Amino acid sequence: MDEIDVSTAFSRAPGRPREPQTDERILDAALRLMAQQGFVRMSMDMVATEAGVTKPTIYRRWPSKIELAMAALVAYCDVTLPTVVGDTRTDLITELEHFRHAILRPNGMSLLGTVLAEEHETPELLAAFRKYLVTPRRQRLTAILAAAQTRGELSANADIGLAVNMLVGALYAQYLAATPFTEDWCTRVVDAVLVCLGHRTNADKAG
Amino acid sequence: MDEIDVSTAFSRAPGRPREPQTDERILDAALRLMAQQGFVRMSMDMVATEAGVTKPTIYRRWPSKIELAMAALVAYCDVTLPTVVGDTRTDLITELEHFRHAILRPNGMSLLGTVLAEEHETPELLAAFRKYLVTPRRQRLTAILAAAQTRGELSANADIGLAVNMLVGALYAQYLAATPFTEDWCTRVVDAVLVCLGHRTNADKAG
Amino acid sequence: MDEIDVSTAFSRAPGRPREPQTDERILDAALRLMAQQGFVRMSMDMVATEAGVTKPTIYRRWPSKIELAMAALVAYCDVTLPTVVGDTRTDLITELEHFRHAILRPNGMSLLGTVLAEEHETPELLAAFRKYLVTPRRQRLTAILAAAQTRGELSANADIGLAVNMLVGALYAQYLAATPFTEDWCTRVVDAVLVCLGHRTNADKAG
Amino acid sequence: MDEIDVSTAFSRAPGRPREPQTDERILDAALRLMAQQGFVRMSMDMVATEAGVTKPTIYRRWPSKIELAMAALVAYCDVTLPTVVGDTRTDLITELEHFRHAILRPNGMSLLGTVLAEEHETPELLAAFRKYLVTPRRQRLTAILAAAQTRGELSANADIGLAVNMLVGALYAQYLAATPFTEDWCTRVVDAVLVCLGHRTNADKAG
DNA sequence: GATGAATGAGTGTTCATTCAT
DNA sequence: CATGAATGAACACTCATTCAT
Repeated sequence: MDEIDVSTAFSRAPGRPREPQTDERILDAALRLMAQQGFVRMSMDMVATEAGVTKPTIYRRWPSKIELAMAALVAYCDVTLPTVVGDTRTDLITELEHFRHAILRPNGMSLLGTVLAEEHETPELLAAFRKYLVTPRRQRLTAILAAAQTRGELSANADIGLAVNMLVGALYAQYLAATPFTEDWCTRVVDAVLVCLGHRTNADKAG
Repeated sequence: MDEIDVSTAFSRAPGRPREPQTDERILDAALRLMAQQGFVRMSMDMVATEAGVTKPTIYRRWPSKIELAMAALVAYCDVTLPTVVGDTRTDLITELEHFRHAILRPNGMSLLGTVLAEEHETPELLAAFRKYLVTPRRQRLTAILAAAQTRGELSANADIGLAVNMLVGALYAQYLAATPFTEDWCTRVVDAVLVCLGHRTNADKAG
Repeated sequence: MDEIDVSTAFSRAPGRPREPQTDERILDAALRLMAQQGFVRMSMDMVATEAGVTKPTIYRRWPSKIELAMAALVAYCDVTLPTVVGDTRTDLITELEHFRHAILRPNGMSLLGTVLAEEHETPELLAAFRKYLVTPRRQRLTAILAAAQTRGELSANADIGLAVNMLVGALYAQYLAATPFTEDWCTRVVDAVLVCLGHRTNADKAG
Repeated sequence: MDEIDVSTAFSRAPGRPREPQTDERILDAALRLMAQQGFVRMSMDMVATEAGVTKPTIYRRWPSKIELAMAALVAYCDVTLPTVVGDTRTDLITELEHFRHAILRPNGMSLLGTVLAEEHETPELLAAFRKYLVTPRRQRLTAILAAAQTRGELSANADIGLAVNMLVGALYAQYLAATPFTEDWCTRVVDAVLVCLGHRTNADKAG
């Protein structure tokens, strides 16, 4: 580059620029600690130590522990999504498999637990969790099923909202029961739910 | 026994008797605080204050905070159970309704959250929750469905474990979605799951 | 015994008699704990547990922790004494050997430390220690040396008080230096001190 | 170095500087409390109050009560030493006088008592006391006597270790006996010990 | 903008002692 | 007389947050 980049030379913030990657390191540490030990046990000291910064460095970015936890949670929710191929059963299985991995990744359920446990003391956490994780996932599942219904694959009066509950909820219940997940677990859940919905492919109808 | 039980009629426990109802007041306070604020935030000071006793009075009964929390949790799990009448659909609805009330009672989900959040730091809590609440409920649901299968109401290859997951899990999912429960919610879940299981009553078969 | 022992039948204290040996068990436990952990760390709960009694049982005998500690200390000081044979050197060695065993018995120096450490908070302990242990021992040593001086074995102007200090103190110093005691340690101390005192036996003088 | 040391001349330690004199005030308070009341009774709250700081200010400097006590003890041991002039008797008297003042300074013996009392529960204290106070003093006394022996002032087979024990120990014994120290106390101890060692000055030999 | 220092309120737990039976 | 229950104050240590440089 021979020329000075005018756009950055004149528009950058005054004073010492923030260390890049520091935000990310802090959020990573906060999320890891919150998932492992819960929101209350996650101490700013430990976050600072694990992130390799000092506490005021954190407080300069987020004004309180709650804000930090929120930011970490939102970053956690921002995951790459599975792609939809158009086949109802396949897409449901893919989506559920993706969800299963999210839940079973280390401390995934502990994080959900923390969020639920803080419902009264720190309701923002559950609100963010719902907004950025629960609702989007449900919307994707709902969209897959609604498209199938539009295509005539499902009975017209099928209760899609209930189907989403059963798909997602079966995972929570299985985890709470502490019984291990088999390889074909997601497939079986999807197939069972599709039965409820009166599913038949266009091939079925043609046959 | 023709004679009066001397040990109870004439003797008396040695030492100063315990203040009556103290145990219950402590456990109530502990459970309330744990459900509202989580295990970590539940402080022995607050439990003592809310129960109207001093801390050593608590420590005389339970040797540590964890033991107290465990006792409160077990007491919470020890609820009166619905009676089974023998009709599959009715019994499932009754059971699920009972579960819904347990979950929706104040802070029921927060308590579950606390238990999940403490999975790494205080695993005893989740273990007790599973032993005294989750597993018994699943066993009752399983028993209802297994009886129905024996009577030929369900298809022989119906996956009862999966059905239980869907019944119970739908509730968790609905709660997490933050959508309100309608009056007929349980009925619709049960009916949907019974479809999956190929349910038909003997009346159906006779007809 | 065919006859009732009148002397005890009529003179014994009213009410339930105290369990014999209980006092001793309590004092033993108290002394052991005080020597091992110090006066402050010796808790009435631990004393009660180790003695197999309850705390009010202790408080009925001694009105406070300090009184109990005093009683235990006095009982500790009441040991069987070495017999004096009349030979100055032999008696000094025997006495010093006896002292050495007392100091080196488990926690002997720790007990002395506790007593010194409590000089400001619980001065009774040091006072009792001096009265029942230090002073008697010094008096025995002084008596041995005074007798020798009377017999003309020591120079007339020998400083007996200083000699006692050197005899006893050498042991403290050796302990503090953390150097091990040899077999002939006491002998060498006594011989050295006797040199200071200009000691010569009558046999010496006769020769 | 011809140049000014830039690091000290122009740079400054990063972060908020420590309140000056805080370390000293904390150590003073800790030592005073430990000497007066013993290690167990010395509470961090009291140290903080007496030093005019808050508890975390203490914990920022020393990670635990034990570490603080150790630091206070080491600071206590770090005293200015008497200078050696080369005359055996004079140097011994000076050294012993110095020791006597250390022991008799307020609570000096109580501090020694605490250190001994904690031998089992907190052995670091006695170890530090030995390392920084007992051993150095003994080494100085030993050096004085060894030099005298080299010069031929003492008999060749004089037991210097024992002599050190008697010099130092006489002080402990005198204190325990609770008899007051006279003005010429140290002189008399030294003279007595020198007799044991067969001391004669070169002047003696020349005469 | 980043640092290390400081704070006040809290944590779970134990203490010597007293009470009621 | 001995028991088990109760108390209020203290214990070492940690917290989220703010300050001074």
